[in-house]
Amino acid sequence: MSATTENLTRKGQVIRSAAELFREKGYAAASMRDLAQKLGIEAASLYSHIKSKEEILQSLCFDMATEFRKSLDAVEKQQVSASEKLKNGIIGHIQVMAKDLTSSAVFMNEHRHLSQPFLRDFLLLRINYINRFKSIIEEGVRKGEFKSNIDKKLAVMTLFSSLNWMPMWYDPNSNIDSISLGQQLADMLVNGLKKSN
Amino acid sequence: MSATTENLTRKGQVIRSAAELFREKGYAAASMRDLAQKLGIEAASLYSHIKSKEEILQSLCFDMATEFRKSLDAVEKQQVSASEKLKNGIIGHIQVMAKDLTSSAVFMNEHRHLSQPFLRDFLLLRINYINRFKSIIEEGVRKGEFKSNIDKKLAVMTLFSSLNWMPMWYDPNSNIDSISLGQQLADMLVNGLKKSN
DNA sequence: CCTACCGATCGGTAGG
DNA sequence: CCTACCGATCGGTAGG
Repeated sequence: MSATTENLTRKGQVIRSAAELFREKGYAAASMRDLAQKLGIEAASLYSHIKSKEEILQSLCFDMATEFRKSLDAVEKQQVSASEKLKNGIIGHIQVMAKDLTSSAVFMNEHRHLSQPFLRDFLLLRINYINRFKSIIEEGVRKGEFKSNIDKKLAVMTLFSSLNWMPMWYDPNSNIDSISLGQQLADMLVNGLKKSN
Repeated sequence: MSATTENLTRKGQVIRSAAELFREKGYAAASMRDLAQKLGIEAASLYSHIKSKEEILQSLCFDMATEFRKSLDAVEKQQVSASEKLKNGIIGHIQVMAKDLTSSAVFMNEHRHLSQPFLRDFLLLRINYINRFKSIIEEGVRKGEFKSNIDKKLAVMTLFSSLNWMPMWYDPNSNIDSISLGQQLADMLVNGLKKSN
């Protein structure tokens, strides 16, 4: 029930509507006039709430990035095996996405329309996040939990591919909730890495 | 060595340059003037080779779809176990993408800009392709090759997520060629499905 | 939040 | 493949 438009500031409502529009049509194809119409106002009126079209994209992308980072922070503090850490990292990632599938889709598909220096900053955050997952995988290999002959880059990219497409097909009204989705996904991916004996 | 612009018709060169541009900037943000500049001609001159901007997108998307279909056709004819079939399907899919990473990226990220009825047709082709993979997974479950408690939709969507993001991170100049990439990916995904004993 | 408007750029056509 | 051009639409501003 998080995606209602009530109990948001007007600016928050503008950003939420924009997220839906960016997801639907893509950032470049979504016009400020489309957005205004969705909100029942004139296009020019949008600019009393936001500075520019791109400012909206910036807040969507960087807010999601912050959520992902916080989720991984918590997982890294856990005193558990590498495979447990990886599983929990996956579950956390899925949960963050499930909390806001619309923003997640924008985060994933539209970030490339950020201008510099925002694009550079965004990509740095992303590579840092991926590298933290890669470290968990490396830890698992060192400790003998994961196969030693896996290509770590391939493994981590496959992992993120699976995670990041979830907003494209997951139906929040389906009978599988986001936690067990995360668990099943983690199970499927981790068991593909784990030694089979 | 496939992505050279030589030994193509002029129309083919236009489409290839457009693919690169669409990949880089996204379909909506790529202008016909950008494309003309890339080719060293005036924007208006493009229209002696192509009917419209969207016609280019259509040929890119549907040509890739045909390649994927043909690859799967060949795999389905094989008299092998379901897990072998799945592996070979994955390897084939990766090979088709590796043959043209640029068009693959456009196929994946830009197809939504197709107008009707092309968009509908495209999505039907895609769902059909996915369902054929799902049938292979179901066959594997029936025959006891795969775990019986897997969520088949989740499994097939995770599979395609992993495959479809490959053009975003795979470096064709890296020391891993597309065939062994496909094999490793297949191994990683299938072993996540297979019974462990 | 509105009216009125701007300069830039868009996909595409006419006619060579 | 070019010059010349069109109507539509874009993000955004001025001034209330």
